[in-house]
Amino acid sequence: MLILKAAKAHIRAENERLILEAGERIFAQHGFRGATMQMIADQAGLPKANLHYYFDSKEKLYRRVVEKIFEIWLQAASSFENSDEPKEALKLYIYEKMQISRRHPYGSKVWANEVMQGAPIIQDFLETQLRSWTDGRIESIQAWIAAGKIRSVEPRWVMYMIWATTQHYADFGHQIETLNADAPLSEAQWEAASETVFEVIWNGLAPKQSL
Amino acid sequence: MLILKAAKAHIRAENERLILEAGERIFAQHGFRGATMQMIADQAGLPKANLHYYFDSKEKLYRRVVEKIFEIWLQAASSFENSDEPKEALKLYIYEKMQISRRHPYGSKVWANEVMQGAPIIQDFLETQLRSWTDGRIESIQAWIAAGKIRSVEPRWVMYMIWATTQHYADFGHQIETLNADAPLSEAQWEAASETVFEVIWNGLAPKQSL
DNA sequence: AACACGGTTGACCATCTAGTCAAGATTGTT
DNA sequence: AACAATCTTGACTAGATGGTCAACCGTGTT
Repeated sequence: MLILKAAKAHIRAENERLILEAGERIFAQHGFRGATMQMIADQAGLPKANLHYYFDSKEKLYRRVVEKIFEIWLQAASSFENSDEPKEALKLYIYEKMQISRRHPYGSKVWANEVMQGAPIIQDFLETQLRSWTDGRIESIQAWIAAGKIRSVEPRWVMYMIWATTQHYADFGHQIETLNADAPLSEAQWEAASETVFEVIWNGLAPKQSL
Repeated sequence: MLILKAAKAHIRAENERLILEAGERIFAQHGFRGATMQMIADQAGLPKANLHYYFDSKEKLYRRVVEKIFEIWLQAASSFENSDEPKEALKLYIYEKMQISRRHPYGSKVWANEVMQGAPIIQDFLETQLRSWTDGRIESIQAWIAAGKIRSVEPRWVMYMIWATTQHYADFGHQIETLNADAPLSEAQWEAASETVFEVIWNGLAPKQSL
């Protein structure tokens, strides 16, 4: 009966969630090759053979992890569109991305790893979704420039600055903690860092007279 | 005879250079675990057993690669000290770091990889050399603030912005190329990107009246 | 020419790991 | 209770990989 499949769907959903979560963490800490199915199984609290029951192969599990991360990445995009005023839009987007770095540090690292290695698994995503999303954002920035709301700059370099500065707090979190006397950033420090990133970029982009 | 050792020293020097260079490239493209000694041997054009003749183990080779990269990283530091004027000092440092991203993309990726995984191999470097170097730079920035030459900002967040934005061009080079119609950045684009990074950060930091 | 010493290398081994499988346990339905 | 579909899991296999080793090569010195 197909009813059975539906009846047990929650078991599948729960276990897939456990495995994806464990995979995100382990892939982030060890890279694709460095991570072993056994490590992920232990992290998830399941026997290794169970992982292969839910995901055909290590590579397919990895791909699912990366896809999930990419979705979160794109969701932050909406912040960009929630306002016509660049100051407000940039502030929302930067704070949103800082929040992602704080809440999903493992995901950000997996993404960074994948891209650094030439995106062997998700190159198609870069060429389709990321490219079209980026083109949209570039148009927004160009519109701001045309309207004299920000200085005349190449939008691409600005996008990269925002990605770089915000994701740095996830990807290089260990270095930042080491330089913070081995302590995680406090609530106040996260707030201050977000504020500084936004302030510097905004002041860097704002037209001279508007200061 | 010890004379022999000296006579053949150039062979050792040359082969170690070949292996370190190959290692940098392969470790960057595949991560520590993903890289195999066979890949590095092929890249260097030497038999695998030869690698073990010059470097005891994969881990020791890796450590040497990372140490070499850290030195280049620190060398860029001197740019920071070549001027008392923040505008000049920052410009030199940012351009220097962009140059490193362009000329040593593999090195930057190995470093990023190592830090993302919690610096298992070079944690001692972070806690000694990087920490003391950073403290020095923070003092410089604080002096500029005290002299009213830049706005009042937490120096750490500024350092991280510079590291993040410049290293992004190496670590995420593949993504940048994909978004550049799959073409490497041209000479002019590198110049424009460096200029934009500097301009935005400088305008972001400059005191209001100095604009 | 004989040598000594560093350098070179193919073959080998112990270990690790992704993936398989078949037997058994659970669970919802009738 | 009997069933069928799904889920669970220990034991196993094939292949990859870091590292070893013993025989061999090249070159400068005597």
